[in-house]
Amino acid sequence: MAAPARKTRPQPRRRPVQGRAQETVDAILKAAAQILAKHGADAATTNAIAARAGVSIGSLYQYFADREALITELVRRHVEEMQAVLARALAGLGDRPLPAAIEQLVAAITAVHQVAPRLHQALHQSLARGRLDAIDQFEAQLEALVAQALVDRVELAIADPGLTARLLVRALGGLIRTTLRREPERVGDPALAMAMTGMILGTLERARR
Amino acid sequence: MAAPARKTRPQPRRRPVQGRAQETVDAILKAAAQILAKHGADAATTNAIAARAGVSIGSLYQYFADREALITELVRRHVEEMQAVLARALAGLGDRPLPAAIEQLVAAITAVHQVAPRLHQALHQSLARGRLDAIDQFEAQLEALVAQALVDRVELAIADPGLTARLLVRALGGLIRTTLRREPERVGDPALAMAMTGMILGTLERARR
Amino acid sequence: MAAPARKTRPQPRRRPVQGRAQETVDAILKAAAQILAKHGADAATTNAIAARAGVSIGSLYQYFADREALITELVRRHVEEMQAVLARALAGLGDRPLPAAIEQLVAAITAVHQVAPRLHQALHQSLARGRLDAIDQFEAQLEALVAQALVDRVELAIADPGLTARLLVRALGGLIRTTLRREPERVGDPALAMAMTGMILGTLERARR
Amino acid sequence: MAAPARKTRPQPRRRPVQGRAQETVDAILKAAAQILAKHGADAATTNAIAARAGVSIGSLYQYFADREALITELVRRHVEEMQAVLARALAGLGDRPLPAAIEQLVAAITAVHQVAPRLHQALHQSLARGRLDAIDQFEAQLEALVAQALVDRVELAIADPGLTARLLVRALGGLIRTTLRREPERVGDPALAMAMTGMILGTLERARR
DNA sequence: AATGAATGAGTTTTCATTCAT
DNA sequence: CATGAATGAAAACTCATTCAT
Repeated sequence: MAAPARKTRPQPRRRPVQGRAQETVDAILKAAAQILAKHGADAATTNAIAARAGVSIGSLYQYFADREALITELVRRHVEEMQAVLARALAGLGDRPLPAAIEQLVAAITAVHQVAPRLHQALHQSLARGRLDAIDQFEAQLEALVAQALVDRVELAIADPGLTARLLVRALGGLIRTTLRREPERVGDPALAMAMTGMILGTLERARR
Repeated sequence: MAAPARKTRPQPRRRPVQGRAQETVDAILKAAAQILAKHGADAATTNAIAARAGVSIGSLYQYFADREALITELVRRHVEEMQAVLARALAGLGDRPLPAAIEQLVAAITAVHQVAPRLHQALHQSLARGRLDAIDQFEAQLEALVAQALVDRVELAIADPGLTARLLVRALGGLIRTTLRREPERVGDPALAMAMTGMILGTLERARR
Repeated sequence: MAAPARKTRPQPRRRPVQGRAQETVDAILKAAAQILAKHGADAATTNAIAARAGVSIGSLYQYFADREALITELVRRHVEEMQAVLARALAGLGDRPLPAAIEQLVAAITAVHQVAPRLHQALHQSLARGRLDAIDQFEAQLEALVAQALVDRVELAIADPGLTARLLVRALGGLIRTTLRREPERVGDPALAMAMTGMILGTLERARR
Repeated sequence: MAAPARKTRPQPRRRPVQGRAQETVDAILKAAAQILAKHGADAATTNAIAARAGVSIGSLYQYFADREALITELVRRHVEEMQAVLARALAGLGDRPLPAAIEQLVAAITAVHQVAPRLHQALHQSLARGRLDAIDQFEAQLEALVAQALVDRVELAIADPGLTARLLVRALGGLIRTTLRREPERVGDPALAMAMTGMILGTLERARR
């Protein structure tokens, strides 16, 4: 109780404030993601987010300039996670025989869209046109990646790898998104995966130069 | 200008009572569509809609119980228009040789998604989950229609016409939507249409029983 | 079709328009009374009244300067009716022996409050302070009437007939209004009437000079 | 005043967090009561209440879910106050000789109705049928209380204490309310109080079994 | 830094009233 | 005169954001 040198912070315990701040930021973003996924964009008010995160509304604004910034960061992390999943799911793709590689590709695209489907949906809804940038950029990367893979597989003799890659990525992405919305239980269905594989193979055949 | 002239009704005021009202309703819906398409869902406040329609806010509520009802009617008309476009674009599909039929299908799906792409996008965004019903039902109809066409073409010998139809419709739809969002100028591109045709042909080949 | 002297109203056909106008006014007031009684003051919008009366809102404003005027007229008629009921119910009061006269008074006050209890209630609620004038004036008349009756019955030897009349009229009125609100089914109860008679008799005894 | 002073909390800020909020709530309710009493129910809009309370409309909604909740709380406090006044005014009633007890009862009922007569009136007006519950319940309690007092005074030999109590409470209540509305200055008049006492005594005599 | 009370512009919606036909 | 479409002021309520403590 002598209270000598109160709180002098002798040694800055490894990111003492840093650590707490990080926790707070994480809690806020997690709360935002949960509300968005569970109750939709309209329910994700800043006050609701702060409440669910267990912090005061003031603290929320300590870490995010405004609501917009919060959502942007949420998107950023979501994309980051999708990228991580993608990287893992595509590892070793180039080394596999074609049929196996395509199966892997289908699995990868499916996996990417399942990272947080409800949240993904809500973000699409909540994001005004022009703010989908981050997600769109991710898809563009994916398209480039697939295009490169097509180029690398010389034996495929794809006439226009860029076009074909766009075609495939967008078609499969839209297919999965629509299915997630209308028949979410079907997304894992092996029959669907097989059909997708067939679609890719058929498309590649028709895309030869 | 003496008394006798009275009662002659020089020009029979067209739709004297209903007319004005109908014009007002149309103006409101048109304004709503424009704002949604141009500025997004958040900008489509009832006040903004009334202002752009050139009517008072009171008039808006004379014809629509609430904002929700207005959007619902907008969706209804949009779907109606898509259906009309689709019917026209698919006329005579069954009588054509396969390649021509597929070209027509691609053109039809493209046309449907181009009815009012910005509005379509905005409606998707504006509609809370579960209220996309009308649009989803339309897509379901389209899937059923394509499935039937696959059955009718006995020579195609499609193993699972339902699955294949879903696959094709959702994939093409997603492809077009994504392209509309990211590269709207490409949607009419013949190269894209050809690639889509190839995708369909390849997919059908791989879907034989 | 000659249109000579348009609308000179040659002989003012016995209130030709008058008659129809009167019907319209009656319909409007009846509609207002019904809505007020059945759905309360908030539901009695001018548009709702016009609709229920089967006339256009424009016509309503043809006959009433504003909503206020309509309600005022409604109150006037209501009071008029209460006065008619009262006059009938009090006929011959002075000629009866005291006990019978008091029973008649009780019956009269009860009858007056039952003219249109729901409407009465709604009017009380709907009328801002200061606009209860008409009803208050009616009660004042009733008090004066009872005071005179007390004076006429010399044998009662009431010390302050004015005070006693006020006391009785207000007490009985309040009693009936409260009972109407809380136990409407009891208002006709003979036991209650007897108790009220007892109250009056006891009060008169105690009010002797 | 150097740094060490920190944490000494010179004056323990009274109710540091709750305090401000409580003051705001009180100010809002006080403003509502004033407007209701002075200008009537229609004038008591949420905006007007907030303005008079000197707080923003947002603050009002921070503490009350909606206008309804605010009015409900106002009624609750008003009834609470009436109950407190009543309890004080009736203390020791049972121990007094009859005449004194009746004088006390008259005084008590008068006092209760004078707690905030204008507000009381306005609340009656503002509350839609069926929402007077709280006030009606209070009156019912009062009736029960008086009925019990009549039972306790065996010498009175009241035939139907319940009926007589209802009769008295409602009659006196109505009398006072009407007088408050039409001749507010008379409510304290000793002559009126004496007349009321006479009315009670007379009524009790006539109510013997 | 954290807190949460306070803010107020902006949104939806209602309803008395007007006025062109 | 009747009609009903149109008006717009005003009410209830929300929510992103600020700021004193």
